[in-house]
Amino acid sequence: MSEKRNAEAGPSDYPAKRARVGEDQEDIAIDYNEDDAIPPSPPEETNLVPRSATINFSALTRKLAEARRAKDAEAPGDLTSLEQHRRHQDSLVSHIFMDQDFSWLHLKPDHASRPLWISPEDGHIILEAFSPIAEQAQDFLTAISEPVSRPAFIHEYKLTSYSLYAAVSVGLQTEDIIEVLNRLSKVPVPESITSFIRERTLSYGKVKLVLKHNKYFVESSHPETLQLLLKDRVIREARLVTQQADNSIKAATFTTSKAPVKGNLVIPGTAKEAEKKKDDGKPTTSAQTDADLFTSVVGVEGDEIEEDDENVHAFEISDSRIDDVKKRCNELEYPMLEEYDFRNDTVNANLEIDLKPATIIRPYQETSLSKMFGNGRARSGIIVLPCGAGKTLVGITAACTIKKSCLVLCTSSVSVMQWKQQFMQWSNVTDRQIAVFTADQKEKFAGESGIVVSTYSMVANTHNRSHESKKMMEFLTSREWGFILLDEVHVVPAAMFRRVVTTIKAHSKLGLTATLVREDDKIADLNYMIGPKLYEANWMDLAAKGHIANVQCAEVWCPMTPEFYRQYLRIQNRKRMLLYCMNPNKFQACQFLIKYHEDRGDKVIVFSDNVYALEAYAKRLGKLYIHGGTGQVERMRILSWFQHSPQVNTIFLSKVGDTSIDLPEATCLIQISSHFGSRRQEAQRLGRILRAKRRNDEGFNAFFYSLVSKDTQEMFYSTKRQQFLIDQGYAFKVITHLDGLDKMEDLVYRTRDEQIELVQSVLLASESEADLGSDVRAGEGDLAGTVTSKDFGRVPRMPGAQRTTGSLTALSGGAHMSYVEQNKSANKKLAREQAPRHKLFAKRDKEKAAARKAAR
DNA sequence: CACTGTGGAA
DNA sequence: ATTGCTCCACAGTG
Repeated sequence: MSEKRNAEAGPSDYPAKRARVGEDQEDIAIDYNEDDAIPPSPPEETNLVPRSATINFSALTRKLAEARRAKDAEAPGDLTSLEQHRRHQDSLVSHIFMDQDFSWLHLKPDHASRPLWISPEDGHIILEAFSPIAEQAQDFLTAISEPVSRPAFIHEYKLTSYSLYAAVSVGLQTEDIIEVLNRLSKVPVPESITSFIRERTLSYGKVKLVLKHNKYFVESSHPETLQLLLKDRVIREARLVTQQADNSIKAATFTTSKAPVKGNLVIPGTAKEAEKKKDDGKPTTSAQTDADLFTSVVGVEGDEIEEDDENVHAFEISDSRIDDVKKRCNELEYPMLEEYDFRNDTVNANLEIDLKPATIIRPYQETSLSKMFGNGRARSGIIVLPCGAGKTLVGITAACTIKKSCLVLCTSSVSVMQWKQQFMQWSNVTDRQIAVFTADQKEKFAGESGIVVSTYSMVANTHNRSHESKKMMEFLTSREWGFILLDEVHVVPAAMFRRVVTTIKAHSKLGLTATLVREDDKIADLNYMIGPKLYEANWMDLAAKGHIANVQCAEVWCPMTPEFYRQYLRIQNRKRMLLYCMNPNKFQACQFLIKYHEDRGDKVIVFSDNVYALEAYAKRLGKLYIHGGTGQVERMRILSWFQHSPQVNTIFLSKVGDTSIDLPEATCLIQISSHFGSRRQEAQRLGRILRAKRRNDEGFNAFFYSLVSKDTQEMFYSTKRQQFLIDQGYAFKVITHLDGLDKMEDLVYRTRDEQIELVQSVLLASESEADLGSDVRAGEGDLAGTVTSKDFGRVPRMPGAQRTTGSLTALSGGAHMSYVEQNKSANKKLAREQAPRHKLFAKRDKEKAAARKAAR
């Protein structure tokens, strides 16, 4: 028997399996029973959690199943015939699921009313989003786990180390998590999961880094934890031993104090505040506020999130060693939460700002903030809200709650201005209190405290500073900041971020982002550098409640015209992009959609990553466009036209529009080229139109089109990019034919001649490359002396297969018809070998390398 | 204002 | 599965 199995597992795996399905079922069943009933676990550990958390779910599961089997085997005779039959049935199907067979988990009798199911293997949680209590369950799940995918009916979440870290840091307790999970789950929470939760939460959230009276303290309510940490050399050395009056400096004594409670801290702009104003004497109780989320889920009573009577213990550490200690604590699996006890900070001057009385924040904004200020201190962390959902207001409210000096960092100078403007709009901050620090404006606020708005690069750049900037930086680094607000944290790369965090002394940090996904895994770094994710909103929920626009997503498939496709197949990888961007059919589709939506009264934005395509489209269709090269003044003018003038209903944007150009007017978005499968970018762009609230209340939809050339690489990228949105619950429609397109008047590139002309100009452009932006490379080509790029472009009239590759091959003497590029690595090798051949090249490279070296 | 350098994205 | 290549935007300078 085992031999048979082995044979099946051989190289010709697939046919063997097929044969098995065709086999007599009875046979399979026996086969299966005699074999190990529990299928072997996957060979490697599944990539469930980062390496620090290698708990073996499968092993635990197997153990449990074995125990169950042993129990079953004890008294086989006792089974009813029905039971036997059922078992038999089970064994018949179980091979289909292989190691995904969880039929042995015992369903609770009332499972139908419980909305979720937990996989014992990998900590995935499946939620029935149609359940009546799904909404509460969702609140809970977002607190303790990572949303994986949230389409309409079934949501998937995942328990990870980070998510539990985040859960603990917003104040949830281990047993409560398990308890609530158990209540919501259709099956008893598997042993593997509870032990995972216990193990993770044991160390997480127990240690806090608190800045009190301008001194850094490592704080914990568990003295033994502190003892444990002090066993570590790095931490011990960082400790500051304060001289007691009686000189008794026994290391074992910690400073002990009452744990803080939320007390009457009120986040401005909330309903609570209104209440408080009404009857001013009565402080709102903390339990009430904090329990909101939790008790609403399950009605757990007395799960005091704060341990009011408990004392906390702390020891002081040197502020110069903060980084080391933080790093060390992470390595020791005791990541420090950062909290700022701002109400007891008497050293830093208060900043008298508040939200304007008329400003009322939305429920979900309040929720996110309540996680931040849950225990009366300011927790550091990240809040994830879709663009347009009022991230800025959340940040401003947080700043108004802390009421200390505040540094706001964003990605570009445009958003700097927007932040300032928003601050002025929502809060009563005066012009003197808020300053901007950008390349062209370097202000300082007047007085003891204030707000500075700047960009990451201004703060992070260490060298090459102008005198003014240096002085400004000194100003920034010399003082302590109560609060640092990090806009769009996901775009900040780890290295740059580290620089910011180390140069600026801030007591608490809040990261705001719309999309906590990146194609790489640098996002994990943020987790530790800023803090855990405090809150993540569900896009669909917000859309349903009308906070953000309801978006119709569609992918428009445009077939390639024969000429373009021929060239597409002929040309090598990179230049293909231009071809499928400039596909006449896409052009027409774009024109059609613009026309259609303009007629409906929509404001349309067209995105293109490719600057060449952007220009070509915009010029041909007679629209305004903005790209990196567009001057600031011009930009503002176009944007304001777009926003206010009824004549300008469509603009074209390059990547600059991806982040932080605020266009609340836009209601329709069309994407023509989108190279690479960046989920983040897609989401960000969708976010542009999410804030389209103009006609939100009448079931208004915003539109998002992605134009894709059929049968090209774009299809692949497009699919990849959409993944994020699909996970957020958006449904993508595929449109293969636009009704009425043919009948459209003055359709561009209607005739074949025009199309051929287009293909030629595209080829010309892609060959000459000058239009693509990089003049350096054109120069290089000329330097080489063999073929100039201009020469290349001048013979575009034949669509044949004369040239196979670009200038590099030609440069190396490989421009023969016989040379057909077979694979990229060969090409690369060729390039490596041939490129340095030329003296000028070598010299140039050397210079470059030297310069680079010198810079470091 | 044009150019350079840097940094980032994928 | 991974790196590599290339493009783009912004800051700063003369």
